[in-house]
Amino acid sequence: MRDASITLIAIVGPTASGKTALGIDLATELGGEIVSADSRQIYRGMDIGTAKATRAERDRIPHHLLDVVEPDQVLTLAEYQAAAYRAIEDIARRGRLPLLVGGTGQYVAAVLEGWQIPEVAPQESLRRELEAYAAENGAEALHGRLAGIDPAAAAAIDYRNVRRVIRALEVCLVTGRPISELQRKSGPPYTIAQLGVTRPRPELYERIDWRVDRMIDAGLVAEVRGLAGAGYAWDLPAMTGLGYRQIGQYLRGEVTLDEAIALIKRDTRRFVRQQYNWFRPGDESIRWIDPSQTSSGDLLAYLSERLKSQPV
RNA sequence: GCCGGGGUAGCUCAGUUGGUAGAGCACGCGACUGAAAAUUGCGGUGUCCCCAGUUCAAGUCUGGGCCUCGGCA
Repeated sequence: MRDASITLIAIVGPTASGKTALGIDLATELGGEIVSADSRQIYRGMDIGTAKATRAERDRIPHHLLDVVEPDQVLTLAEYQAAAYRAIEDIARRGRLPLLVGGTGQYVAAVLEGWQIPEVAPQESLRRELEAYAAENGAEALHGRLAGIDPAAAAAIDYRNVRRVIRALEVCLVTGRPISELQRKSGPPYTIAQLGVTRPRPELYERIDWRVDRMIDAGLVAEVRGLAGAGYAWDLPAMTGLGYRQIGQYLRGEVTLDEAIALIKRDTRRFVRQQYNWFRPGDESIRWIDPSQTSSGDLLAYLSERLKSQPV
């Protein structure tokens, strides 16, 4: 899998910063194709709320890992990672430049850092069992069980974060080995140039507000109503995404439409702050750019310098 | 104009018998290896409207002023 002869450009950053547009621009200039790193754009039929690239954009530039599962299916991190590696290597093999573009920090990190993910598929019945144990005996008791098996993992996970405690226990119980020993990073698998798209926080917040209003104009309510009408449950991962969750609250009569819109804007701002935990302004391996202040010419010059050992 | 309520964090507000202030939300910061737009942890950011007075000490008491909301004219 490790192949330094493959060049990968990664475009990361918070939502609504302009990653999609930059990715398409660079792909056009450099003969590239996009590999999406977005945990919500994987779902078919969820287009408006996820700000997916438009049909026209996708006709011009091939996009991979969009629309790969139905909204009631789950695509796990390990499955995403494997699919992303396949897509990247396929693009490179055809002599095109792969661009990894997206705001899901965990996906990006798994691909760029070469995470070795313990090969334990979700065990639904075990998860339910452990959830019930936590509900009955408390989160601390569940965490205590993990501490007995894998003290290092227990030390790294807050006892109140039941979901992560359960996953750690799941891996330990299924493999008989501590998860903390199984989690490794093999390092960057390719030659990578990472671009971070950012903007001043107030400007980003304004763009979010504007974009949410445009989503409403574009028919987000109808999109969500259609998904619910097709039988997709509100507690599916797909239906708890930004926009879908809050419009769901509106459709169930829990809030007004105006309230739902305000909630989407608020929650999207929160999400942006969370994304900056993955994509750090101080990260030396990321070349940060503000699209309103950097020309694509500057960027292309930087990239050819950065990747000059490789034909770009 | 008169009567009454109210001016405390970005917002809505709490604040005991006077001891330089605290909740929710917003906001800021962190964790993250098969649910990640998930889940989860931490943080109070302040001319307490202004001026003067009483007091060792005033968000709190007194006087004046300003602003605001409601009622009556």
